[in-house]
Amino acid sequence: MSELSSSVETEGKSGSMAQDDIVYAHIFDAILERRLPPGTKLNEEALGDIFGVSRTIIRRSLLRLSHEQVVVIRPNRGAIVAAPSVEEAKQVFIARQALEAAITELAVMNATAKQISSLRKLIVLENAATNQGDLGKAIRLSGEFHLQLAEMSANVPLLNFQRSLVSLTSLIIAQYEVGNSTPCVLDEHSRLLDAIEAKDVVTACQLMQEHLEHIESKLNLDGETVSSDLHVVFSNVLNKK
Amino acid sequence: MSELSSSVETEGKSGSMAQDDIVYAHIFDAILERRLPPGTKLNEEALGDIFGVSRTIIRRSLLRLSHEQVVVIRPNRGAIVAAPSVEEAKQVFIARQALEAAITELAVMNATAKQISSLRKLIVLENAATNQGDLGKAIRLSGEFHLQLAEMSANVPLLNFQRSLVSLTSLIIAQYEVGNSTPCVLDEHSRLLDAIEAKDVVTACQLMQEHLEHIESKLNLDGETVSSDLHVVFSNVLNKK
DNA sequence: CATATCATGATGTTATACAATCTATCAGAG
DNA sequence: CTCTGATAGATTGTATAACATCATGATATG
Repeated sequence: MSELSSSVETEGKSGSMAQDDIVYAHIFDAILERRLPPGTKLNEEALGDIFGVSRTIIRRSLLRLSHEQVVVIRPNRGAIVAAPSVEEAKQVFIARQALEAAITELAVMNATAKQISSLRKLIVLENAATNQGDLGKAIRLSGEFHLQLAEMSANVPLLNFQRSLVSLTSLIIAQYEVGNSTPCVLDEHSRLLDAIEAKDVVTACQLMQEHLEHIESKLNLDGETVSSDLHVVFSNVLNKK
Repeated sequence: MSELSSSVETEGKSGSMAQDDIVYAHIFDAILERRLPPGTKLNEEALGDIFGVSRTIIRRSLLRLSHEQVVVIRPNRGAIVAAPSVEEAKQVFIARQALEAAITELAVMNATAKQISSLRKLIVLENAATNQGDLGKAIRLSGEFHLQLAEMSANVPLLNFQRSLVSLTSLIIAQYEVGNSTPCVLDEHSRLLDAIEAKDVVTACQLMQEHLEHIESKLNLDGETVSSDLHVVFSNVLNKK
């Protein structure tokens, strides 16, 4: 229920995680898991009460999220969860195709056995979440798969960029998914990992490209808004000044 | 003398530029022009006095700069201008190779005549700065060339990422340039632009790749530090905890 | 000369105050 | 009854003060 998501590290790694990062991670995860849908207003004082910190900390977290494009800060009107327009969504997918290609290539070169085994476990969890019907969790875990892939590239700038793009993709899926078609991605992750482990660059890159195309093809990015969600219908308005 | 750099827009575009952005842009430009060399301590109160704003604003600006990796905030020890290590420098160049390839391809597809003409003017300015011996300005203008190229890609995420990488590259050049060899880049920008205008994707991408390799080849990223600058000598220490 | 202690200064965070701006409610005009 | 405009309340943006925490450098001590 109130289980801490894996991104909100359980006192992880080198110990000190500032309040900043805790608040940031909680909001970030909530967005990725779609507990905070696109367009949701993020009230500073309310968040401050929830996390037991002052507006200062909340503002810092929102600022960081806005730098990652996950949140939009509208002057004098507060922060809302980003609601990418169709145009922005397409740009994100273009950027991801380019980025993931580079990441895949580097991952093939640098992946350690430990990292690959960690990813295998992640796929199992992802599988479980999907079969369990927890779509939000599945989306987040899928995002984490791509993030850990980026970590294997051993390239900090690429990892940072991937973080932003992955979270944006989650938002885009939340907005533009058609129906509740969720399966089949699992096998793709698995086969991709096989190719990386086999150091087969060409196959890995090709699988990655198909994987991303597959995700995009399941979205309705062709204009006609079928959703009954007002956030989706007017997402273009929300993002403009 | 106190000429406002072009990034610190002269009341540009849609009017409202918050104090935030002004302070941010001034520091950003100062770093790119190497008036603030790598390792420089950025005292909050001093900056507040200089810009006539409170610590609040300064902190926000520093935070944004740190998100772009241009500034490093060390807990309880304040912010300093980033001093990328050799390893980080190499990662930046790898990331740039991947990113610029994608940008170049998109730029060829989307470039307008207006944008190309704007870039031609920029090259002239860059040329002038170099001939005039203003290396800092030349570096900044060169960075802006690559930023405007990213704008031609018509892809917001790629542009944001490029901004971070370009500024990091400026820092890296400041740290690792060998001698004062500055020429010859100019012609490369010009020829690259020609290829883009001619819609010759293959040539454009190839020129871009060579251009980046050329820049990197002029740096001393192979271990032996020859510089007499302490910031360079101990840059590895500065970046660690 | 090396180590320990302490004073100083800077940062991290909170709380408060207030101006500027947005939002929502409500009254009156048509 | 609906629409328009005004007003009150709420939220954000910024500044400032205060204080705990930590780092740095100076001093004293062995």
